[in-house]
Amino acid sequence: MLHAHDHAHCIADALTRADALCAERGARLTSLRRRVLELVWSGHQPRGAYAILDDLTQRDGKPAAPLTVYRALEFLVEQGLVHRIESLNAYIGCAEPGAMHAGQFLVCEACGNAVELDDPRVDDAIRTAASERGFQVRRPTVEVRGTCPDCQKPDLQEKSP
Amino acid sequence: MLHAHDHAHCIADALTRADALCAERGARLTSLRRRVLELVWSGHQPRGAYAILDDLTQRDGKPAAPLTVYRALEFLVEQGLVHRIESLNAYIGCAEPGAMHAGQFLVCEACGNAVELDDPRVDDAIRTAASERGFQVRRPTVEVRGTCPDCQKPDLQEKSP
DNA sequence: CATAGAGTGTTATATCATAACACCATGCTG
DNA sequence: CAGCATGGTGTTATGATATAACACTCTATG
Ligand SMILES: [Zn+2]
Ligand SMILES: [Zn+2]
Ligand SMILES: [Zn+2]
Ligand SMILES: [Zn+2]
Repeated sequence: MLHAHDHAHCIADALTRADALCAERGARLTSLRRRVLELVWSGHQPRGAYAILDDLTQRDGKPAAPLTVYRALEFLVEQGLVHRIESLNAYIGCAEPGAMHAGQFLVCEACGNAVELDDPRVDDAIRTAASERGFQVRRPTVEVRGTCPDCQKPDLQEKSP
Repeated sequence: MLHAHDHAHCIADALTRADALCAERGARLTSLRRRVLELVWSGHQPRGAYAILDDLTQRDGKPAAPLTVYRALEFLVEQGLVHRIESLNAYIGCAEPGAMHAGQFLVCEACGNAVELDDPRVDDAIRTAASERGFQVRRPTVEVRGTCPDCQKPDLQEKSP
């Protein structure tokens, strides 16, 4: 249930885990990177780099350049804290950092929300099919467009976080 | 085996099937659209819209605008003759048009070739996992980065069609 | 403190994609 | 055949996404 929930908790939780993971790894989660992570988490809809840029410029007072955001995102993706949704050119916070993975996503075309799937059966099927063809897998990308449960009810399709 | 094969045959075959399918459907495969399809098929590497644009401008004598190419590609994708590789912003000819499908791809990071997978087990796994979560699938995207069999041998990694 | 390495700022530029509008080809109607 | 409707194409401009090159700053460490 993504529609109507305590999203402040999602954000706080993500930041806490990020702090812990980076400390553990000796990776430097600087204030800029942490702020970008927080902005990526501003909803469960994948967020474009330039949207985050606007957030930095407008919500904070700091005018920023695209590279600032892209470099922070690069770090966050490397650390597995954020995934890039290729089919949307956008970024979303990882639901389960810690274990590195490429991420599988269900993207709702009605509300724009994307939920992380990470189903081992999907991953297995891909790896099996690939290895049968002698293909060595490095990073599987799975992005499924469709309609989420909430948006299948003709009622409320609010674009909520 | 994509390295070293009679690619002219691949192209001719693709064009023949496209002619047949479009005739059957009453879709208008104009000379421009047919030419773009041929250029997409110039190799088994996904080809960017602007690369095709350059082909049109240089190999043919006709200076063209981006929209010309994008509109042709849009038609070809709608007809299922071409797939878009989201993670590369590029386009590739469909190996099995006729049956409409979203396409699953194994993309080699060494030679750039992309081969179409279309494995029913992968599709089933995705649909099962999605439906367990009440998610209605419209278009699954699977793009696997890795290394193809030919490029795993330290020998010839020529970027062949 | 000195220094090295990582992070950031700044400017410019590359790459990918679409909007708006006019013109032309094709095929159908009357 | 003339007139018209539809869809395809050309042209120009602009928007959206991403990176290169280089200088400066911070932070950890000895
Ligand atoms: Zn939330
Ligand atoms: Zn939805
Ligand atoms: Zn071929
Ligand atoms: Zn290869």
